[in-house]
Amino acid sequence: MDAELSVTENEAKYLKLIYRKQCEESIKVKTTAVAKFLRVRPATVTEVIQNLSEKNLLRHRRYHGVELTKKGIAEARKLLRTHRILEILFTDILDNAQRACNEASKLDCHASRDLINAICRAYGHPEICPCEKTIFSDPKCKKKQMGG
Amino acid sequence: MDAELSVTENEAKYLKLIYRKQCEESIKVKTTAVAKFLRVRPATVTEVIQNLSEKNLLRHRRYHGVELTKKGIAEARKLLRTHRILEILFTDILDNAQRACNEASKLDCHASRDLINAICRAYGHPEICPCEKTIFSDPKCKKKQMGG
DNA sequence: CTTTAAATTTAGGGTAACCCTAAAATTCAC
DNA sequence: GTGAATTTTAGGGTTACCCTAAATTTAAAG
Repeated sequence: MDAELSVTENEAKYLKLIYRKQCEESIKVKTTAVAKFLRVRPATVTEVIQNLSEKNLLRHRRYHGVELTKKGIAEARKLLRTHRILEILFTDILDNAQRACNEASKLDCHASRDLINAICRAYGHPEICPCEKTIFSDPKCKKKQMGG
Repeated sequence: MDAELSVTENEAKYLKLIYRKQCEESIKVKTTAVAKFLRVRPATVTEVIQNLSEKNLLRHRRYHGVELTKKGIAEARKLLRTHRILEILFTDILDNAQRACNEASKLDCHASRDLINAICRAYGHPEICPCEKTIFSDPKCKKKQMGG
């Protein structure tokens, strides 16, 4: 089921934001907060949230906020893994973590899994990004086993 | 005038294709050819072409094909510069020029000029990409001057 | 030069993803 | 419980895509 799952650039923004709040800061995600952060109207947030909900990426309890599903968490982690791997690459090139983060944001929902895994390998499977956040691992990105 | 000029991902595809035909292969660009290449209907091509024409990126002589304007050529070169610089970076990482090209295609209209110039610098201002195509220069991407 | 086939454009539709305001519904805090 | 704040619905609007069918124009063949 569930064919390919395509998330738009905008939806990716929502997922990353919600993940960071919900999973990394344990803050309950409210419509108005998202609206302020993304500089849109609350009604717009509700609408996008409903789309994400139809894609089973999150559950929406009317008037009470949202919670990512397993699938939503997986998708958000995929995006954040991509984001953070790109941050490493770009920090190397730009020599400026903040700019690297900005660039990564623009590209993180367009980079393929294979590319990200290749970069990951090239940098020795790093576990944290320049901002000290965890880089989630990808089972398809084989680490070289330690000898023994 | 002409504010910021934003080209969608799809429009970028058209520009790159038209540029390569017109400027690199000297082939007159016809609606049906573009339609076949991009796997859409001719009517769709006409429509997109009309949009690009309104943005002054090309001239459209009804029933006779299109020709990029100066502005269109500049935009296409910007996109192809980006594409080819990314190819260099990704060939380095993926060790496979074909895949590098595919990945570059996905990202080339999202990467910022600053990032591209930083990569360009990191690779010593290369003049050709892995497929031997010219990498257009960007005046803002200063080459180190040869001594003397 | 005319006819007909091929290429192209117009006309008319359709979808999806964005965005908004205003009004209704619900919750929260006093 | 009631009023203020939050959130959702209802109703609209745009833009970028895509399509088919019919009209137009060009080009090729006789």
